[in-house]
Amino acid sequence: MDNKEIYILHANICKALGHATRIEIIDTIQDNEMSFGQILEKIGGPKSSLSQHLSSMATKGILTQRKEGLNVYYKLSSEKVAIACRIMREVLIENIKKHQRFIN
Amino acid sequence: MDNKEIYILHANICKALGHATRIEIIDTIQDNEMSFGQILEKIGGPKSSLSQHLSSMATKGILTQRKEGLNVYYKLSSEKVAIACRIMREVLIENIKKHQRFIN
DNA sequence: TTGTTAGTTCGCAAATATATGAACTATGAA
DNA sequence: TTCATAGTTCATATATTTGCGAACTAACAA
Repeated sequence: MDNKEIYILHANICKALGHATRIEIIDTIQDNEMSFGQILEKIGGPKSSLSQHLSSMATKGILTQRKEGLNVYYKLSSEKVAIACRIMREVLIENIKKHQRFIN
Repeated sequence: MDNKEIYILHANICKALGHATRIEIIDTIQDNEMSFGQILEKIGGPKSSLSQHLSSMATKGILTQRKEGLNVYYKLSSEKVAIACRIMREVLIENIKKHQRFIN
């Protein structure tokens, strides 16, 4: 496995943080485990979209999925995900304070 | 500024980590300041692509840019960027160890 | 069975992001 | 001025992601 391949894998996992809905999911789940329905209730929007975001995050190893009866429960695969996410939020806050252009 | 807007801004800044070349840039620059040319030499590829990646990262507040003579120097706007990036790499490594599907 | 609930998958249009050569700009040197 | 170097911007083709309704599946209940 050469460097470029690692960068691709690394970027792929980071992409999981690159969408508002997925950030909101990470923020919502944090250290709980929540069912699809609970997450949907908190976040809103069409269920098909949410399901796709959740399953792409699970495929990338950001979330783990567990089915129990009719419900599917999701949680973060590692607290590190929440930590990295929080740190990036701090970068955002710093930028806003510095009045840097933070949009786009 | 409501929550959804924050999630959008947060996701926008996280998107900066979502591309192999941009991860490589963060990895390369770390705590140095480097000129465009030095970065290009390390990373390769067409200079127009690199320039676009660098300037999108600067626009998002991930990098800062400084021009001196003919050269443009880039550095991380905050060490937090490198930290978050490293943590996400650890998540990747954990997943690889767990034999999780980490591709895609 | 038949129905119901919870969630996933499909299909595909619309939106974004990426790649890259060519043209351009800014700075400094001869 | 004229030239060279360092980097950016433009144009545009291609690829990837997203959004979302409709159809589908799995589990359980009556």
